[in-house]
Amino acid sequence: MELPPIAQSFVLHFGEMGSRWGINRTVGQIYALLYVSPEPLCADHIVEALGISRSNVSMSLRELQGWNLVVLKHLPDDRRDFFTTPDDVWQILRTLAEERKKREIDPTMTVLREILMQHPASDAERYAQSRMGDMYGLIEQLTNWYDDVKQLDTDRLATLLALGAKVTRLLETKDRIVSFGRGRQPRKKDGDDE
Amino acid sequence: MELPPIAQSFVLHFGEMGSRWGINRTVGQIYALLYVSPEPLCADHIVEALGISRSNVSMSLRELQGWNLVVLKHLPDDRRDFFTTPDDVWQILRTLAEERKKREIDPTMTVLREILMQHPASDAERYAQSRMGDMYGLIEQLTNWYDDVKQLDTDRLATLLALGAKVTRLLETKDRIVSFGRGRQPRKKDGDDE
DNA sequence: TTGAATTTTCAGAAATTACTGAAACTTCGG
DNA sequence: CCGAAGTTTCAGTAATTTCTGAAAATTCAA
Repeated sequence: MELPPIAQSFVLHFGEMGSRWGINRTVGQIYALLYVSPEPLCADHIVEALGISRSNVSMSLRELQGWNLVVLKHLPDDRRDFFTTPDDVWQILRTLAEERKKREIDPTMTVLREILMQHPASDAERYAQSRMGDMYGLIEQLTNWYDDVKQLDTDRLATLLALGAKVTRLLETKDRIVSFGRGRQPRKKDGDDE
Repeated sequence: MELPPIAQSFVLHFGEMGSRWGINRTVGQIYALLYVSPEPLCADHIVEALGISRSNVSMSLRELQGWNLVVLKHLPDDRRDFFTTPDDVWQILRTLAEERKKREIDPTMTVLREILMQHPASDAERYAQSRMGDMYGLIEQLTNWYDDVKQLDTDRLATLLALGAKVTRLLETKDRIVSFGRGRQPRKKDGDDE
């Protein structure tokens, strides 16, 4: 692997992390390499930079394309395919979230829905169903939030993040304002958080 | 595998999903089984239910304990270890988030910090560093939000989720209220979201 | 149409990861 | 201290995943 040392440590780290969740080492390395490269790279360039076979690069790029994590570019008078990642890290985050939801959440929700439709044949099954119902409800709340928030433009999303938990304080303020004139609500004591 | 059909499909699904992110099939299955079981189970019970070897169960339970996803119980006059999952799905979510952050985010941030301290020796390195800086900044914003929000009790967290994107509308309302008397801010037109 | 440049496919080899059975270890009552 | 009940470890094997080289397919200029 012939790479500037700074890029190299990044690429190697991403290879390792890659294998810590679903994606394999090579895919992680290629993604990292594209991410830190100022120009789009062609497959042979990746082969040289990472010291892996041409066919492996081809398959890994195809996988990255399947995740929409990589952009295909063409240069004039050059038949080769060149690849980059999007410039905007927020856009990358959105893609990642969307694809992971599609692969990891949606299928689970489908399975849970199917099971929850069935008639339990015993107490054990009734209990199992109620547990699955809990899980279903939780994931539903999370994905509803996600579906709502993902539509925000980046500035507003950043604002929302910056606000964090303060939102609830804001909410409680609003409650006080709204309830003004209807009698004061008992104010919760501090320290009743978990 | 001798299991009520409802539990069985759940367990098998979790096995498959498990291998879609880092954790292996057996670990996923054991977790799912514990999750839907009304009572704590001992290792031999798991062996029978899933048809896997005793040693595999032992290693997989150890892995789940490493993730804090499983609770060890003891019954009076019984030397065996019994295992369950916590009852509260929100608690499970918190644990999962915490552990994944520890394993997937923190090490990456450490690597990024180290690389960003170095002096770039070329334009390519300068560019690579700026990209890593972008990534660092993004993850920092996300984890700051997470650190803030994870301290909320479950009710408030649920409220915050339910509110979703409406938070920003609330914020803009607050801006108008706060700026009252300081001259009206130009109101953004609808449809300027991405 | 040919053939050079490039990409893709795929069967098998290599590497990694998961699983097992047997043995070692731990704990505890008698 | 012994032995019964239970758990963990680990070396070897099985299963799975990843990677490769060779061949096939595609694309395009001449």
